[in-house]
Amino acid sequence: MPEQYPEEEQIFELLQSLSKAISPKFERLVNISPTRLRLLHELYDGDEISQSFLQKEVDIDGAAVTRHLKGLEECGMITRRNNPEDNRVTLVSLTEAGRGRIASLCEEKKNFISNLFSSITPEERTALIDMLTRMQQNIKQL
Amino acid sequence: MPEQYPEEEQIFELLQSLSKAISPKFERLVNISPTRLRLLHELYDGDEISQSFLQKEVDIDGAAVTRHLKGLEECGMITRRNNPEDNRVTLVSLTEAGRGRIASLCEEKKNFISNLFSSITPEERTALIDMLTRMQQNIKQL
DNA sequence: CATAATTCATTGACCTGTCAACCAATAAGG
DNA sequence: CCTTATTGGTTGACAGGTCAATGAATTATG
Repeated sequence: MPEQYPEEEQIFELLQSLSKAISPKFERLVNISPTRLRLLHELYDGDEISQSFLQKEVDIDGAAVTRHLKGLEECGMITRRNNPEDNRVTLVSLTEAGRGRIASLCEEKKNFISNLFSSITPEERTALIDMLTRMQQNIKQL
Repeated sequence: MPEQYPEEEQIFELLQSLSKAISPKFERLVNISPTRLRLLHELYDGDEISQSFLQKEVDIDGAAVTRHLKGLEECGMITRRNNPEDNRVTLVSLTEAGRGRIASLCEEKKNFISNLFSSITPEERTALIDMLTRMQQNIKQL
């Protein structure tokens, strides 16, 4: 049985180093952190959204959401107000300025991702989605 | 032209959420953080190693290395001493206790990784390495 | 209806990474 | 030599995530 693990470990390392490399590049080229853009993107389609909904969508801790939104509010990208029908929830929405900026940010993101996958063929992409999904399930079961 | 980006974006999201999911599971099951185990693993084969070498191998910031090693020292896993031939460098090595614990940690890691890739066939693994490597190159060129 | 349980958001403490500034020690060059 | 890089390590400040505790508002229940 010729060396079974090294290949696995190699993928493991690759995965880690790849995703470590992605964030800073993304932030430098798109001019916003991936997480913040995801938050904004959620706001883009819909109208007002509650923080708890945002949190579920973006899947980070509520504390992080609170802080990001505070920052985005200070930047004038979003506004927040209490839901009059339920004073626990705060509703978040894009400002006009925010809405204006998002289109170009998303464009940059598309370019970024295009470049990232530029050398991956369509068949490979399908296979990749498949594998990553299976790995995600494997992880979940641990 | 039917929707070119969604698939790319899906992979992008998958990658992020997968690697986000991996670390905490790893830490819970292997009982040490991936980074720390990588540091210890470097120490395992060789004898004494300088921090700067460790840093290059593990590829994280020197400040993080300093703090991890401080922690590992307090745990009694490693010792550090100045290199008498060059007083700038500090040489790191495993303690006996540390060396004793590593074998089982590495075993846990192997198990963890095995499970992670359990549903990925050998051919797929090869293809995956290939794709991830290309993506890494793409990133580098941005 | 009054009390108990749940939900939402916030805060504080911690972890692990980044970068920038710094000090000490060594190496290189005039 | 003496001065000027350069290198190795530490520290402080920041970013962005975690968890745990808290307070306020709402919902469920005896």
